[in-house]
Amino acid sequence: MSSALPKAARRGLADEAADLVRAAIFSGHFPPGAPLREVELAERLGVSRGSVREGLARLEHEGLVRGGWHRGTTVIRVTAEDAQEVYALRAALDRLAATTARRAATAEQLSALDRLVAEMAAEIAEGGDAPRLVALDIAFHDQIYAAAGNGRLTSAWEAIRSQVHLFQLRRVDVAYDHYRARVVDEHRELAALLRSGDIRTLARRAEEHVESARRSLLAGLPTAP
Amino acid sequence: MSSALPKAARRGLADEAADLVRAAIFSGHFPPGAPLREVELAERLGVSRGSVREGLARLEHEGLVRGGWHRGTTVIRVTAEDAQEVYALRAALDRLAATTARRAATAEQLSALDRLVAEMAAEIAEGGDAPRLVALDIAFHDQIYAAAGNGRLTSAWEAIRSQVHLFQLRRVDVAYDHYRARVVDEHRELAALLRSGDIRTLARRAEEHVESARRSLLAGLPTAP
DNA sequence: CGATCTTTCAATGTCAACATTAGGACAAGA
DNA sequence: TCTTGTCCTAATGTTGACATTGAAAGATCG
Repeated sequence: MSSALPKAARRGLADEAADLVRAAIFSGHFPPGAPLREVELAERLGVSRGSVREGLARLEHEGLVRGGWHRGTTVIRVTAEDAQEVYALRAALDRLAATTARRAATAEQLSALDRLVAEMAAEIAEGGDAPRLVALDIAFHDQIYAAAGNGRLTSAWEAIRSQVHLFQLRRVDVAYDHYRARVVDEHRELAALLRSGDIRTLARRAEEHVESARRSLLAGLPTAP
Repeated sequence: MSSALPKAARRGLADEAADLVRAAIFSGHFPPGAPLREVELAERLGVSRGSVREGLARLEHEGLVRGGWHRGTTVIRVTAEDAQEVYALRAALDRLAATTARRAATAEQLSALDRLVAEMAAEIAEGGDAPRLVALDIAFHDQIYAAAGNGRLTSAWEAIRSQVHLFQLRRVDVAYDHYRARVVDEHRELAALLRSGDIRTLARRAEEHVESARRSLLAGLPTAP
């Protein structure tokens, strides 16, 4: 009912290529600053340059890569200024998403949030694989945006989602203990506020949640080139 | 004249095509729901289908058109729900842009805002061409986002900018008197608050400015198909 | 030896042809 | 008449070749 079951959306090669390259960036195969040559990717992925080009354009709109006229495409670098920009925007978007979802969320969607928190706790109990925890973190916020039900808001989130994902991966690299100690509690509180919390408190906590992530990343970033 | 002069960035045919099609949509040549066929546009603009395709992808990321797999591209329709989504997001973005610009704006950028307000007043005195007033309105907010200096925030604004432009054109169609009577005053107040206003007041007024636009459009929308 | 102009080339921008598909026209059956 | 299955066509998805360009290597001059 929320999102109908027939997710049989048939996609083109461009989306496929974008997914593959995005995964390669997250896995570290393409480090920050690495050039993404169209011909090379086309050969490696077994598709034409046109499709690769379209896929790269999509990644560019996600902010994961940057490109200029006749100057190629490269993976973005994670500078302190970039983090400031992304997290400032994310705070505003998360605030709106949370307050909107507070009114619009269905019982099923609220349960999905609880389920994700439980998965985080289970993951930590089993040792705590950092990339998987980050994936669950992102999925949690995806669910909030879905519950808000504002397509444009979701698009705005998707435009910085991959960057946030990349930044969070970097964050667990520089401050895993801090992250591991707070993930479950912070998200559990957000889930509770979304179910039956005061709107103003929810708005404030949603912003503070992002602020916490920003500080955690920035604390370990400027020292590392 | 709208933005800084260093606009010498050499662009490709895709951008050119996107600009042309966007202007055609604003002018009413392509009404809401109209299909945008690649071959037809390629012939009329004198470029290849590839460039048109890339340009249409850009317009899709601006939210001006919608497209599906093998289902072509069509101009969006202006429904009440669409307006709700766009204006809710715009309120959040404008709020962040205003509060950020309050600290970061230079004297030159603040003067540019005053200049735009003066142009609005002059335009009204000379009769008041609706499309030109809307263009100045949009340019005013462009300037605020530029003053904020957050690239990601500006990108998020650009993702709904064309939709807002389209909605505002529709708004002056259904409630021109209401618009004409308030544009100058509302923007003059925003400019003053950006120069020397309280942050909280500024945040509230920035949101209310959008809320005012939303109500004005919605009041005349549901009746028209 | 350093600076500036020229050349070169690898990579991107553009294009037109081929392959695939969604949606409608049409006809057979209940 | 309504449903269902088939076919057809117009439009999009995909591809490899050709044109253009930015930047670095090389040459020339002061």
